Amino acid sequence: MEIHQLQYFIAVAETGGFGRAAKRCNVTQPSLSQQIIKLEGELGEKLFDRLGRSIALTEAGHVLLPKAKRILTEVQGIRHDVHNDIEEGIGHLAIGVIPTIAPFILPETLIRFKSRFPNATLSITEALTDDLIEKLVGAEIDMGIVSLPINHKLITTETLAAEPLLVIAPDTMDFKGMTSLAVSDLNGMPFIALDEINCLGEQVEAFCYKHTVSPEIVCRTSQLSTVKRCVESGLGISLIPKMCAVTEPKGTYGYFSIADHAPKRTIAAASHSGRMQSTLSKAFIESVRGVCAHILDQPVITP
Amino acid sequence: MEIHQLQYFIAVAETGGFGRAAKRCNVTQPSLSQQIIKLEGELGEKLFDRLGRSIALTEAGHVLLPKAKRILTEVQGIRHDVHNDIEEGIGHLAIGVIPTIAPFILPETLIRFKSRFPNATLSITEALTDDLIEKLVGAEIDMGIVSLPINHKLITTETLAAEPLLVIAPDTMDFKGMTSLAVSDLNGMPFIALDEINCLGEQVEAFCYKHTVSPEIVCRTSQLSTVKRCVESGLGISLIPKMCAVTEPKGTYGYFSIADHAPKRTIAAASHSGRMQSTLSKAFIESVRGVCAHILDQPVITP
DNA sequence: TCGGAATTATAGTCAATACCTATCGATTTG
DNA sequence: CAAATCGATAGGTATTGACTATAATTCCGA
Repeated sequence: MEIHQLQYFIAVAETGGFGRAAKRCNVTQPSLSQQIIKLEGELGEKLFDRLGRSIALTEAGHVLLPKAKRILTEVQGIRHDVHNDIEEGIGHLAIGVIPTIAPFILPETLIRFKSRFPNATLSITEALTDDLIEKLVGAEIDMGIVSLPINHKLITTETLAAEPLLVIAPDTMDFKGMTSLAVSDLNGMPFIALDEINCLGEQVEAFCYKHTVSPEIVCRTSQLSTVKRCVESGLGISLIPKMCAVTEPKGTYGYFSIADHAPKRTIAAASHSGRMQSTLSKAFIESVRGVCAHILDQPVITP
Repeated sequence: MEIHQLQYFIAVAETGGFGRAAKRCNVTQPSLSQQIIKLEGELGEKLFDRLGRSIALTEAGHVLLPKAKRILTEVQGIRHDVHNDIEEGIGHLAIGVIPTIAPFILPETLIRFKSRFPNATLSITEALTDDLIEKLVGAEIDMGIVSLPINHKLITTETLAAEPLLVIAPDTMDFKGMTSLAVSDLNGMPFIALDEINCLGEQVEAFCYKHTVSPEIVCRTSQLSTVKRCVESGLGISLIPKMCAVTEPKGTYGYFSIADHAPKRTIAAASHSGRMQSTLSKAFIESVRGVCAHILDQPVITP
């Protein structure tokens, strides 16, 4: 059974004749006749009683007609839907975000995205960079929000924001009253480090190594929020992304930028090079970009 | 767009590969590839991202998949539905009945038929024989319940019942106390005739002519119920079908059979020779047959 | 009752196309 | 790096949908 056969069948039923139906379908009458006969053969039932002048639907024809019409309507709709549904933002998007970004941008991003595409469904995975890359390659997720650099030949990235890393220090520390620091000020300071499985942990480590400062690592945790708590308790200082600094009220600690060699991380959207970016995907990226810009524009708490 | 293309598309989406899909569809991989490419071309969108090892649905593919599945499910269902719906009595039946039969058999017939085929829809036309034949030929109705003879080369008939015609006479007439009459007894009697546009009127006329009796026609009406009222009022006698005699309580009149040349009419189902009898049609005929048998089995009111 | 118009079915041919085999190129895996 | 896997491509074959011409049937008016 093929769609054009159903088309012919409907035409015959509606025009009441093979000849007229053939004209409507832009084929010759014998061609149409053959296809109807073929369809009848496949269904094992005659669809029309060929009376002399006109034709009449048989019982089987009566059963088939509404079903055939329904199918044809749906087929007709597909061509438009494939384009319109995309434009109308109907669809699904699976994204992944690394843990040192997710909590700070997701709430606002989701609000913006959902209000723009109320008919889209989202699934969000929070995972470490390597996991996200694997999922991207395996097409389990459509896009990842990560921190550069990403080195994988199948992954392409698009930069979304450059984010400064700030020193967070408890009020009890010597920095009180200063507004900015030099890299060298970190030397020998008690330092709360993020676990190196997080790319941020790695990046901080690299930054210190590069500028030959060696803070004294007094604690190593796996979450940024834990880092912050530790600093708050006076255990030591740390280096955290700005988005982590603007989301909480003033406490017993302050933030300092490093004047001479401002550290930063680059937030980017990562996707599979071989896959097309969907409309939703692109829109999500723009949402994230906007949210980042907004967050990074906020002032931070200073001592 | 053709159905086998949608089939291939679904197979690829579900198996996650062209080769596996081809195996499932019993075609070679290049054939399947070509059809997918063709479908993509027709829709103007790529449906899959061909990654090295596996494939991933594009946005358009995601939109298409559920729609394609739905269509295929419906197509699959058609083959069964065309047969099952018929067996399950889903469908429509348009019948026609002549006025001298309709009121007596329809109520009971409809009850029986509807209880047997609750999902069928019925449309009923009450019209004179000639009109019914015209509608049958034009396929406006599927079957007619008529009285024989029917002479039309395109119409075939199936006898359902032989029904006696009874003399109905008011109690004030001379027949009181008799149980059966002879044809000659009708001679010169005041007679209520049914209009000749009804086949029954014609048949009664023919009966009288054949047996050379000439009752005196005092009134000519177009409905059997009017005939009965007239008789009841004492205007004269008449000849009515038995089914008309068993449906009312005893009044001031009685029924008599004619012993020597019992008149009768033959009730039959008429249909277009070129059209197949539907299951519903056949079932309706049997319902009518049963109802006729039941009605004609009833005793009539005797004086 | 007899043509002429209209309608569907059949026969024969042709062209489009769906399919197949063989092979290539790319990618992953051992 | 070799073997395996997978999709795309090329070229040939066969199916089949479509066309022309014609037959067979029915319907309608003279």
